[in-house]
Amino acid sequence: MQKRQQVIETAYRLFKRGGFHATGIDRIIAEAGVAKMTMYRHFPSKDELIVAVLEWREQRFERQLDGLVASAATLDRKIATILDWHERWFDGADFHGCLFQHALAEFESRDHPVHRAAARQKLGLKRRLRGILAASMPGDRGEAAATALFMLIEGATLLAQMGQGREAIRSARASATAVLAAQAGYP
Amino acid sequence: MQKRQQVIETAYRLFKRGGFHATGIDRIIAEAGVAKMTMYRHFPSKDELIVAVLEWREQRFERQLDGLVASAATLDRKIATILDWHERWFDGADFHGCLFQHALAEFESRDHPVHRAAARQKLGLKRRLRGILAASMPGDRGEAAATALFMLIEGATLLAQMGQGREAIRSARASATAVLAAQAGYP
DNA sequence: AAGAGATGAGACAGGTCTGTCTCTTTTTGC
DNA sequence: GCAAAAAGAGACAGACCTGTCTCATCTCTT
Repeated sequence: MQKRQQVIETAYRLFKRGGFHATGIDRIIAEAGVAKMTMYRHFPSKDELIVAVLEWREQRFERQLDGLVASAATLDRKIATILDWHERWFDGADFHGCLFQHALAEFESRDHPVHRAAARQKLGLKRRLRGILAASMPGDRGEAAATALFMLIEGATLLAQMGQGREAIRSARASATAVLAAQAGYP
Repeated sequence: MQKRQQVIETAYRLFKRGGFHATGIDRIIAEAGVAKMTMYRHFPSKDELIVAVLEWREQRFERQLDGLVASAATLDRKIATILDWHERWFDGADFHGCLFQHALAEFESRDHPVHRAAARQKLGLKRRLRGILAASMPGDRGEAAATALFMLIEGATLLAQMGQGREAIRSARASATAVLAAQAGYP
């Protein structure tokens, strides 16, 4: 059970830096310090290893996100905290963009297991944002606002990958405020 | 000069559906109906072919975008027209997400020629959005608003790739309006 | 018509990829 | 302590990859 996790974490690190197709099994097992057969006993194929990596990161992400959301009192604070988290992520030493975005890019076919695993994380984030807004914004307005927040976050992640993370987060903060104010409607 | 374009357009179609690494040279030349040496005479390496494909699409995109912007009178109409264009794109028969996003994902290293070509298109779009806003929003406000529009568009493209293009565009329209109103500032 | 350049067709090299197999060694559970 | 399970090590197969080379054929310009 320990070797399995070693493989997952090493694969994660290499996939993040080099992409999925460009990172070979031999490289993964070499850096994980594990025999090839050990890897193949845990993961029947490379695709299933990729899915396992994504699922591991998804769980980690959702745990962190839920913690952030629970620790903030108001809606505005929850949003601000989520954006803080992303800002720290962008500023991290080896930030290379979002692995789930990359998985969606490399595995185009919508019924491919890897594509599905990545889409599940993205739609999970969107659903969580929707949940945060549920109390103050029921119905279509909440849905539209959650979608907007999601798009801002994903777009910011893309900009961060091109070295404009600071500016992206700054704009996302202001835009989130504007969108929430507009959708909350002070009519 | 005709063969060269055949190769570029075939490669574009295959890269879009299958990704860059997963699409082999042999497949491209077979479907383009071109000999391998012909391809290699035009493009010294696969990477340079990819860059050529991206540059071709970039030019096409910018021509279309500039046309849209020029044809719309007001700022609001320009933005709406750009979102219309994206909506039609998302609804297209073989929409598979944004090739430039995919290139950024597959070629992670920031000094890789392919990465640079893709980043150039993305930052070009952002710069154009900035230009559209320049008249009515000078300074930091215009910059922040352009960044917000960019993030909404990129996020919408990602959502569209997961089958939620309609909802994404609907939210992007409302959010763009809200952001512009807020940044225009009614101080 | 004739020569120059572009193209076709495919073999080939050298490397890398995923996944399998065998056999030995180590670790673990009882 | 012993049996069972897990892991190590590496050879191997078969496919695919990019890129090169050769030589025949076509196309176009003059």
